[in-house]
Amino acid sequence: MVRQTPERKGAIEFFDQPLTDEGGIDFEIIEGFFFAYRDFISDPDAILERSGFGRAHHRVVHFVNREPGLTVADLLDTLKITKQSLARVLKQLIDSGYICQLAGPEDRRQRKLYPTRAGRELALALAEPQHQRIKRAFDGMSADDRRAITRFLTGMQNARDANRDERQ
Amino acid sequence: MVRQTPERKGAIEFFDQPLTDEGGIDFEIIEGFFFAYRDFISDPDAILERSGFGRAHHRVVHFVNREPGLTVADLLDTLKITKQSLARVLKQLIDSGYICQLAGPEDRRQRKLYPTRAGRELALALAEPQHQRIKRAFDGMSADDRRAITRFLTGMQNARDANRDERQ
DNA sequence: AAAATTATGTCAATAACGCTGACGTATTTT
DNA sequence: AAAATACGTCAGCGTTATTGACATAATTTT
Repeated sequence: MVRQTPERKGAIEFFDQPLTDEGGIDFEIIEGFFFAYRDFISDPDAILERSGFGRAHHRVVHFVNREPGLTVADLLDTLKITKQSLARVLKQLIDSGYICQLAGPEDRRQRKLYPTRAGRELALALAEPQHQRIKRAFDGMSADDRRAITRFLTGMQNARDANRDERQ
Repeated sequence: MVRQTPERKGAIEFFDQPLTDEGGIDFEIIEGFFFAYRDFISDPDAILERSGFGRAHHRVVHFVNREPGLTVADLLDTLKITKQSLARVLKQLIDSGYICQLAGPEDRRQRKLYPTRAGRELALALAEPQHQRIKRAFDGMSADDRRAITRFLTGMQNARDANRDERQ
């Protein structure tokens, strides 16, 4: 570990040397991840803005399309937000005709969520620029490289709940 | 492209089939990126909460440590936020003694930003769990795989401004 | 030297998105 | 019949971002 003596100017002690690899920390990856995610999310943001929606709507539309028939509880579990946070966003999507609710056939307390045609089209439109970006990033990469990236993205996540697909 | 006939129930038209790879879109990567980033950011979030700070403070502390002496304008450019958004966060960090400002030696209108000792320590503490997470994700990967990931993260970003390091 | 531009700071209003707590209602389980 | 569950909703709050407008100091241009 390199010891960096801080500068002094009057009474203030400060550091003028860049933090690079203190303790073997890979700041390049940390920053790369930040910038990559920010830019990744900016494309759909621009589309959403035109509909008066935000990121929260994006996530809901996405997961309802990915798993039609999921319940409100499922969605809360996936997004890790509170019921009240979801409520407003979900209501807007239902009122705007992107998502519809149906009472669960077995348990009628449940509200099963499905995309309408508009909802499916929106999900596709939002995914399209992200797909292009991924394609560009993958360009010229081997199958091994691509597998490594999938593995990396999985490895960066918290251990997913084992009983995620155990519900009914 | 597989055509999926939507279901009908009364007057409502909806889709009950999962959106999988419509148009070759890789939803696995899209979701993987979402979950990975969310979990990646959650570790420092927990630390920040104890100091009464948020993600905005994290970003500022990080970049000031990475490039001591950057100006307010540089920071705005890096973070892509507005001056007003930065102002409050920066003020809190200065008032709390994590960052100090010095007038630019050549251009005295500039406020050059430096981390104090506390600021450097905070940046390291915040990076530590992220470092551990990256290490875990990299575990058992070849040097080639790791390079692919760096390349991927770079490829996912918008083209950076060519004259980013041209300013004195 | 005067005027224009630049770097920064600040005030005020607004919005998106998350939170907590509390309560109501329909439905299912015990 | 009572308890638990799934969901909806009301009310209030905090953080982070936004825009617009204006002020100040320092530098550059004319």
